[in-house]
Amino acid sequence: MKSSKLDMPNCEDCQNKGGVFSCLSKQDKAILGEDKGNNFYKKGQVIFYEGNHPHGLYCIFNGKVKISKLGDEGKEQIVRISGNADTLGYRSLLCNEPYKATATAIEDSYICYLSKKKFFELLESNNTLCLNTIQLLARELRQSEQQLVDITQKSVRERIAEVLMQLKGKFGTKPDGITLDIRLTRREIGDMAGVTTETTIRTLSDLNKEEIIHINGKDIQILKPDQLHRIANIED
Amino acid sequence: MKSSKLDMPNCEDCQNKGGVFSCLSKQDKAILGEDKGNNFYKKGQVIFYEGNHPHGLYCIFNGKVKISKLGDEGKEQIVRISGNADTLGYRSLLCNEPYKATATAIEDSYICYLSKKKFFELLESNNTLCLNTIQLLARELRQSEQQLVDITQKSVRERIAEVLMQLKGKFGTKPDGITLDIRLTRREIGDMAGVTTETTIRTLSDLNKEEIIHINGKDIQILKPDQLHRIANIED
DNA sequence: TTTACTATATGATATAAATCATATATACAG
DNA sequence: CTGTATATATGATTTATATCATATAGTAAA
Repeated sequence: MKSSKLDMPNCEDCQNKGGVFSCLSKQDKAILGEDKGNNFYKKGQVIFYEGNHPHGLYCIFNGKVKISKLGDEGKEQIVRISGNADTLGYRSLLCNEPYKATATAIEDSYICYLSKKKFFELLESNNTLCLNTIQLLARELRQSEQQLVDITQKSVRERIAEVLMQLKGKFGTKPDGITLDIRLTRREIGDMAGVTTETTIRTLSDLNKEEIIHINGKDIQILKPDQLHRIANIED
Repeated sequence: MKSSKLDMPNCEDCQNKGGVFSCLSKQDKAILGEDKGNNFYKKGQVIFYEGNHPHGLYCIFNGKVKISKLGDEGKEQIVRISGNADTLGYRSLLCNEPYKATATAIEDSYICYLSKKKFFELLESNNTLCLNTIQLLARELRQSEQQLVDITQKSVRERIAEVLMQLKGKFGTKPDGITLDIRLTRREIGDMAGVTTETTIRTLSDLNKEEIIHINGKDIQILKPDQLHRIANIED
């Protein structure tokens, strides 16, 4: 399975708001995109593997990608799910270290590939980008540390509820306003919460019976967000 | 209990290697330290609380500090232990958000306080410092994400072993080469590994009986680092 | 010193969640 | 379309670790 080239989207017109690069001027975006590539990744396809050396930066044009780490027993922990405008692999790139996690497309995705050279040139010359990157990292670090506390101190039910709320926050809902705009397997939801597949299925099934959510195959509707929020025990 | 002023150490002569500021020139260090303060914190004293607003940056001149978050049941999770040359609270400062964790001195410490203004001025003008900060954040994020995988997938025994190896790596040993150069309570070790105090005591006691470590009150000697490393199951 | 508090220690019991087992439904490659 | 693999579902059992209980040893304060 090889990723195939596509009509190149222009960084200058990139619709993606909120990414690190949103602060760049049209000119800088043009520089950044000079020798970039854009590839199509089919659902399930791996973008990079844990252990690989990074040679550039990925930026999701359209799609969704899970970032996961493999434990020694082969169990997967999903560290984060990235969507439109999110960048992948910049931590390893910045540290000049091999990737410490694997990136896999969880739906058909178009992902741009920016040259390491251009990115560093821009980072060195553009202080706003630099400060933006710092803020992005600081925010992600905060989130990761919070997740650590959650996972050690919350019950499975709380964690699953929290994952659902996070997914709603990040990817929103379909036009109906209640169906999550992301389809994950039960295993993937469990891998996010650090829970086995069976327990995840049971927990979701419970929430379904309690009519807090409604499950229709891989589509999950959040019927009572307030109650789910309360179960998740989210403070901030 | 109030922290008391002290003879001001000079940033220019600061012995601390390896911190973010190690890249700065003598001149820049002078600028950074212009209106800084230096305070003494007694063991147990809190430097800042979760929820407080940051107005500057802390830099440990000498001592050790634990960074912890309080779960809703009052259980503490130690996110990190910082030592000489480490900076505290820059994540919140950079994001312009309240502190998301509490910093407490775990031994008598001298800690410098740098003005937010100077730090940002320098960050905006000095690109090396900027890139250094990015690298620091990227490395910490990596570590935090690894810790997340560890804590969900490793057994208590593995986690405790890992904490001991981490402490050895970060703080080293006393001149004898085996006694950890940091004294923590069993509770604190447990709070690092996400384990109850009782289970931590039992686990350390087991390792002691197996003669992998030797416990003498709060002093822990690593007798068989290789074996401990193997138990910790550390990959990278 | 005596008192009080906190940390360490260890046993007994409870329990949340993992594991094992098996069945059915769904998705997908040929 | 059809067979095969994968995902969902649910029950039974096990187990690691938390919780509860109580005792002793340090440590700090009066």
